[in-house]
Amino acid sequence: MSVGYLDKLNPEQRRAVEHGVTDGRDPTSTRPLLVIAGAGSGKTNTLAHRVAHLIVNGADPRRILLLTFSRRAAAEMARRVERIAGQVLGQSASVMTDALTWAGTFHGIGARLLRDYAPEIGLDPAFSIHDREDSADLMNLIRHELGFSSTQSRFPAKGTCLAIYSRCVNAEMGIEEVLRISYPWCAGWTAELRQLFAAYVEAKQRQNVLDYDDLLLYWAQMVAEPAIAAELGGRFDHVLVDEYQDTNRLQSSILLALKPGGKGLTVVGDDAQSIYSFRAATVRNILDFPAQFSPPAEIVTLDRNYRSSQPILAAANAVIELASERFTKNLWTDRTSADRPRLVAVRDEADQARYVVEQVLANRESGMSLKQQAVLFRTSHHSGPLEVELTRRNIPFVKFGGLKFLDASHVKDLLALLRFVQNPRDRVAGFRLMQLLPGVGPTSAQRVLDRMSEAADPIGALLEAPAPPRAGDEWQAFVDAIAQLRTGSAGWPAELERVRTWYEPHLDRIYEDATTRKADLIQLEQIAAGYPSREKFLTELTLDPPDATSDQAGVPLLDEDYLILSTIHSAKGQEWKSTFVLNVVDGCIPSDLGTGTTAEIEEERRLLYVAMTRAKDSLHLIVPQRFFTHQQSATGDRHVYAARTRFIPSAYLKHFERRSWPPTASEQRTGSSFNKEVRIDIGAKMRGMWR
DNA sequence: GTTCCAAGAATTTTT
DNA sequence: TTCTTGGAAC
Repeated sequence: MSVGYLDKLNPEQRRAVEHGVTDGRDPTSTRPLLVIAGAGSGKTNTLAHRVAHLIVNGADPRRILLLTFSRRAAAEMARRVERIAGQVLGQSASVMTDALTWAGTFHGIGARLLRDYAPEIGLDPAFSIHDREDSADLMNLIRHELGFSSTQSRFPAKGTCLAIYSRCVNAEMGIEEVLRISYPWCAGWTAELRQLFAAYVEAKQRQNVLDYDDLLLYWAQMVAEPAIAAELGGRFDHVLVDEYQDTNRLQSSILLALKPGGKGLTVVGDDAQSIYSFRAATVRNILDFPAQFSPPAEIVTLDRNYRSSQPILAAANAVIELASERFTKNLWTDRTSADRPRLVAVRDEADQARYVVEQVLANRESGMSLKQQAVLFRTSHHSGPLEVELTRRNIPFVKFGGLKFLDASHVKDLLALLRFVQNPRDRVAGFRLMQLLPGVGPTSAQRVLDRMSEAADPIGALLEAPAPPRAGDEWQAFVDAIAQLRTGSAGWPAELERVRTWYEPHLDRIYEDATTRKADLIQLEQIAAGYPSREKFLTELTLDPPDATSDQAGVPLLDEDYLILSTIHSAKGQEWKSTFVLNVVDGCIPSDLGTGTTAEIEEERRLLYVAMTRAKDSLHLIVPQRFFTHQQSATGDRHVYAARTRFIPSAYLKHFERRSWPPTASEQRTGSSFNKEVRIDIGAKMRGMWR
C-alpha cells in the first residue's frame, strides 16, 4: 500500500502518526500516546495524518472520536483528513471521511451523547442549553428568591456566583477549596453559596435546561456508571484529543472513564501554550498524563518549528525559558532571517493605532494581503482605538473574540422566543420575553411562570392564565404567537417570519436604533436558514456562537480582503505572516487583574508566548508609554506611565530591534502644530527611559 | 406593580 | 464609560 503521504513528515511526526498502527496487529493493544507539539510544529497536520492513517489502515471512521477545542478546529481537521486520505484512497476517501461524524468539542459531543442517552439517565431529550448569560440570569433569579440580594454586606454578584459554581464543577473541587484558592473575599458566604448552588441545580432540572458545565458533568456522571462507561467506550476504537493542555479535570475524568487503560487514546498538546486556566483548565492534565497508565504513555515531542523565522523563535524561546515548570523543549527552525522582531515604543494608544495602520498599509503595498496580517491583544476592548482608526481610513477588518453577536439584547430577545417555544419550562427565556410587554414587570411574569411550572401542560396553562392587569392587547398577541409557533405548522425556517412579526413592534418601541438592530435580525435569519431544525439551530448556536461583529465598518464579504483583529486567546492555533501585538506593557500582559498568584503570572507569560509564536516573518510588539485606564468613576479616567512587560527583561532586549515611533520631530512632520510639538517632547522624554 | 431616574459599582480571556 | 441596583413616583 502506498504510504507516500507519510514521506513529507519528519521522523518524529511520522512516529506520532504511525504509533500503534501496524499492519495485521490489533490496534487496541497499543499504549496510549502523548504528543507534545510545540507551536508551529505541524501539530494539526500530524493529528490529521494520524486519523487519515488509521482510516487508510482499516479503522472504522464511525468509531473514531476526535475531540477538539473549537468547532472551527474540528471542521479544519475533518477537511485535512479527507485530503490526506484522498491521496491513497482516491474518490472513496470522501465516503470514509464523511463517516468521521464524531468530531467536535467536548461540549458539542456531550450534548449529542446526552440527547442519545437521555431516556436512560432520566433526562428529557428536549432539554435546552443555557449560555453563560442565561445561566447568570437564572442564578440571579435564585439569588433573589433566597433573599441574598438584600443582605447587609454585599453578596457576590451573579457572574461571580456562576464563576464559583463553574469552577467547583470543572476543577472537581469542593466549594471551600475553590473559595480559599480563587475567591478568598467570598469565603464568608460559603454556607449561602452552597444553598444557592443547590437551588440552582434544582431549578435547572425543573426547567429542563442544562448549562455548559452540565454538558460535561452529566457526561462524566454517566460514564461513572461502569455499565454505561463500557458501552460508550466500546463505541470508539480510537479517541484523540487536541489541545490537551487546555482541558480541565472534569474532561480528563471523562476521558479516563471512556478509556480506562488508555487503549486507543491519543492526546496532543503543548504545555507551554496552556492559557485557559480561568476555565479551570489545568496544565497538570498534560504533565501528568503519561504516568496515569501502566505501562506509561508513549511520548513523542515535536520541536521543529515550520512557522516562524529563527529570530522570532529565539525571542519567543527566551520568553518561555523563564517558565517554572514544563516539558523542556526549545523550538528550532532552519528558516533563517536577518530581521529580528521589533519592540516599538509609541507615545500612547492613539499612536499605537496609527503605527499599526501605517505598517499594515506598507505591508500591503509590498504585496502582503490584509488577511496575512493580524493584530493581537490581551483584552477585547484594547482594540478600540485601532478599530476607530481602521474605520476612519476605510480598512476592512474582522474581529475575533470579545463581544459576541448573541450578546446583543435584541438578538437575545428573539432567541428567547424560539427557546421558550422549544421548551416552555425555560423560565429565563419566559421571564425575559414577558417583560418585553408594556405593563408586565417581574412580578406578573413570575406569577404566570409559576402557573406554568405547576401545570402538567405548561403551554395550556399559559393560554388559560389571566392576562396581567396592565398588559392590554399585547398579552393576547404574545400568547397567540407562542401557541401558533408551538404547533410547528409553519415549519423551519419559515416560522422565523412569524417570530419577527411578533417581535418587530416591540423592537421599534424599546430601542432608539431599531433600524440597525433589524439588520442583525435579518442576519440571524440567514444563519438560521442553514440549520435543519429549530432545536439544532438553538443548540449549535449556543455551543458555537458566531463572533462576527457587525461593526461600523460593516461585515466584509468573505471573499474580500480584511485585516484580522483577535484576542490572543482566540488566536490559538492560527498563524500570520505579519503579527502585531498591542500593549505589551505591565498591567496588560500581565494583566494587573490577574497578577495575584505565581500560577496566574505564569499563565500570562504563556499568553505572550502564544502571541509571539503566531508570527511567521514579521513580529511587532508595541509598547505604549502612556496607558489609559478607566478606573473607578471617583478617580475618573487616568493614565499611567507603563513599563515594558516584565516578561522581556533587559537581558532579552538583544533579541529585538528597538524602535521609536513616530521617528523624530524633524522628519516628515508636514502639518506641524503646537500640539504635535509638545507631544514629541514627551515622546523623547519617554524614549530616554530606554537608554 | 411598573417604570423611571439617579447613584454606585465594576470592569479578561471562552465552550 | 457602561451596567446594575435601589429608591421614589406614578
